Amino acid sequence: MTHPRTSDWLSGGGLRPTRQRLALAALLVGDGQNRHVTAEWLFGAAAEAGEKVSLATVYNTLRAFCEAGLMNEVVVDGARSYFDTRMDDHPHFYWEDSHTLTDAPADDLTIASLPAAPEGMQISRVDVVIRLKRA
Amino acid sequence: MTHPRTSDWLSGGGLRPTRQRLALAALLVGDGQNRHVTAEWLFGAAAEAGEKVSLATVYNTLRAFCEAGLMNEVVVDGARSYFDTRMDDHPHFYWEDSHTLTDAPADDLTIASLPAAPEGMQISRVDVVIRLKRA
DNA sequence: GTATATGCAAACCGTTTGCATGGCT
DNA sequence: AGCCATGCAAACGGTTTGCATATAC
Repeated sequence: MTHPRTSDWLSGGGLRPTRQRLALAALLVGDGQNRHVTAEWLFGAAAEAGEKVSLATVYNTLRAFCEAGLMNEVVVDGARSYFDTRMDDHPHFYWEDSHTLTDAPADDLTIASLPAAPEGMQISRVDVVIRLKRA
Repeated sequence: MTHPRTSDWLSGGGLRPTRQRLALAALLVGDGQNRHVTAEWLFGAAAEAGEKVSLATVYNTLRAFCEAGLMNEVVVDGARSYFDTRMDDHPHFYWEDSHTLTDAPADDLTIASLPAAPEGMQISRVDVVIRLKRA
């Protein structure tokens, strides 16, 4: 359950390996796959796995993971927040009908030129969200 | 104040030209400039202009304008919604420190290739948000 | 022992909605 | 007349916070 990867991942962010954090981290990166989760989803997944974690802790933990540089928040829907375990800059598919976020193949996106940052500013990130609807 | 453009813009969306809508439309497109506003900002601007419009009406009106195809909602910040008077697909700068949204020069963005929509789906929109932080 | 994490419930804040009133065509 | 827009205040939903307890180091 608690794959070695999990505790390494946590300590990589300088975070204490508490029971709750280990459980959530296992659900997020335990199998080495990238995931895009909402707080609500992770809370449900933890409950389903028999782990007792409060919703507030899920929120606090997701925020801690982001601040520790272990995850990124992706904003695609005003109603809820999505958290992505993949850290490099890459495009996303947003499935409007199911409110789901997935990775888009980064190799298929080529940005030949990009507007320069205005004077005194620098680019912190470039979000590319490809919104999908039923054909 | 109520530039001719304003009522044309409204009727173009098949919307009745009420006092409140005319006032809000004038603040949005009265001078022919593109604008990126939050509901809160527009509410404040209306009040400052001496127009009496309730906050609920500002929300309802912005949503009506979007559904009528006169504006677009842009999601860049989970906390609030931004509404853009410019309708073509174009990139945005998001100023993280001031929570401000502006247009980025569309000519400077060249997307040479884009991931194809998955089977059974079609691309509804491609959002490109260039997040800026202080240099 | 000390600093930090957790849990609960209550607060929070932007947004939406129900319903009665008023305005447009 | 009839339909639609407006305003108010109350409801809403996701997220955050205060504080007491529990845990990691």
